Amino acid sequence: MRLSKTSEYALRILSFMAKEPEQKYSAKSLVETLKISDKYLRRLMTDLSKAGFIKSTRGREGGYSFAKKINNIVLADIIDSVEGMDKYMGCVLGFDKCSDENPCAMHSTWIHVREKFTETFEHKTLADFNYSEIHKF
Amino acid sequence: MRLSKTSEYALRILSFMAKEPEQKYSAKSLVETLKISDKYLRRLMTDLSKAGFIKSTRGREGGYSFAKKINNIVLADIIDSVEGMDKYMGCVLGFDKCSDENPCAMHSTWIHVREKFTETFEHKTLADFNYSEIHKF
DNA sequence: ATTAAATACCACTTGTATATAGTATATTAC
DNA sequence: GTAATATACTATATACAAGTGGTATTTAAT
Repeated sequence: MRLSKTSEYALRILSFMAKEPEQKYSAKSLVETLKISDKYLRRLMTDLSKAGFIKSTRGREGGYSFAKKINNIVLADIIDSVEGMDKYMGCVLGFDKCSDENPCAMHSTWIHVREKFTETFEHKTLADFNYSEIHKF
Repeated sequence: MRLSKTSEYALRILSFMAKEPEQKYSAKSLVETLKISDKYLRRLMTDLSKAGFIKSTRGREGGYSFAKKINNIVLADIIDSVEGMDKYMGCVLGFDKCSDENPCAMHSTWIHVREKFTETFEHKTLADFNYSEIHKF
């Protein structure tokens, strides 16, 4: 029940931006606010841009803003864009060929847990959250 | 939705042993069957012994066997013994101080997913699985 | 007692995700 | 043109999980 730092960061960035979805954010300001290292954040921003969630404006007064409506940005797609959801879809015992047809001992138990996760992440969009709270580090 | 290799291995070992819970298993045989590296498995066996799930018999004809009934061995306790369940209990956005009282934007969504996991792992024991299937690597 | 089979322990190496540094270049406001 | 902001690329450093090596110790068959 843990995402990688990479996915954590991607969600942290976009959920922060979603609080004021029309605004433009410089990489610098995001780095300072979200406590993510500069270069790493910039790399993620490139991934998120390529995936079409945000667009970048170069030059003075440049920055990042959403390229599409936040109610069309699904969490699973965010994770896919930075590292891939399949990373989180494996067998709980680590078996290569574990499936409904060829299950490991814990398969039927595990898929319920995993499905709760995938279902949530495939249905929730950035518009489904409560951004009134202040994030504290 | 992924456990570390360490937890994966611990569950893989004990679920394999649970298929024939009265038997004694040598480290060697477990290594060969379960495709876990020798030294790593032995280290995990030590952890699992210290936690009281299994007992070891040294010397010729030695090996490992369960130290308690498998219906008293809870999955969450297994993970605790090798690395700690708290590793899987963090905030989805990686915030240090995220709680019901001081939640991040995704908190209320995430705890449902996380609770499905913890509930399952805190209630299921090694006796709750179907060991008829053959594990394939 | 000897020997073989096993576990236990300490230190070290490897691998991978994460993080940083540096350089070059493009774009835009002023 | 200058400054501020962005992308792109390459190389390297760090941290931690995973895996290995070597030796000590325990036990039981013989």
